[in-house]
Amino acid sequence: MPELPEVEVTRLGILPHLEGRKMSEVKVIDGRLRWPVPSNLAKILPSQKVWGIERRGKYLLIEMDTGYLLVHLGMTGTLRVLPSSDPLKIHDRITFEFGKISLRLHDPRKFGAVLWHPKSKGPIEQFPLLQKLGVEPFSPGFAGEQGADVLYKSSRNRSIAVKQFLLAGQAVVGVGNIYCSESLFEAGIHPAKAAGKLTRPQCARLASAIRLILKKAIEAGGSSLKDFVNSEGEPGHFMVQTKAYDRKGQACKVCKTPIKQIVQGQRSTYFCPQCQKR
DNA sequence: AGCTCAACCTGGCTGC
DNA sequence: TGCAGCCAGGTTGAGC
Repeated sequence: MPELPEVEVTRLGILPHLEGRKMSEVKVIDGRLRWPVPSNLAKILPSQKVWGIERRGKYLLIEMDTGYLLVHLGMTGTLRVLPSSDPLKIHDRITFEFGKISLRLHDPRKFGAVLWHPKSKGPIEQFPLLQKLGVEPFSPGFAGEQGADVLYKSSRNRSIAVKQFLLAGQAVVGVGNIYCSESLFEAGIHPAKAAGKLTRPQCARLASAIRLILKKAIEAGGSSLKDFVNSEGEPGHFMVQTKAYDRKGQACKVCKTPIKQIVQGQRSTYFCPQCQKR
């Protein structure tokens, strides 16, 4: 799925098409996503205007008149703006109509989510799923030494492997499986190292690596891995640049040692046993 | 509180 | 060609 860069590329791609536009209709084709799509959406959304689109972690927050539409792309979701005359495709799960254009969620595996938070229930930050999220990697709170602080302080006394610590998103959000391997490679840190054993300089290198890797991925237009397409339907180009992810057995681009693959928490991790130390 | 793991669902690829 | 088995970008919630 879309990790943070793909979600951000999607946000940037759809925002100019939707900002200020009034929704005319909602069609739920298959609402059995990670959680059921709220059944009242089709009733309450029409005639409401899009005021803006923000991102928190991997959630897109679409501000409407009376609330926020939360969209998560799960593993295989894509959001695209299309002419409303375009026929629906297999695995299109929900389509939001804005007159002549549509915003469509396409999600084969149905791990995505579309939820609703009415403004009457308070600010969007209070939505339960957003509560436990760590800091944004591009916020001032993760810039420079602050980022090192966040990683260092939140990892003290944690026995969990740093790979899984990052993936959990409770310290910093948006680092998914691909960019987690890439960030640890960039920082020269072994993925199995206990998070609590990270030194302060390692935390500084890791924070800086995360910012760099995510920034480069956004600039490259998001990953093209498997079925990601951006809002215009064009594949991104980040995948060709990975230094560790999906390179099992191939020569490390720095030292030529074969890249190793291990499984941590049911997910594949790729690393260079020579460049990445505990 | 922290850790591990099953579960959600579908499609694509590998190997027999 | 057919089919079983495995793997895939995320995240929650149950059980220790």
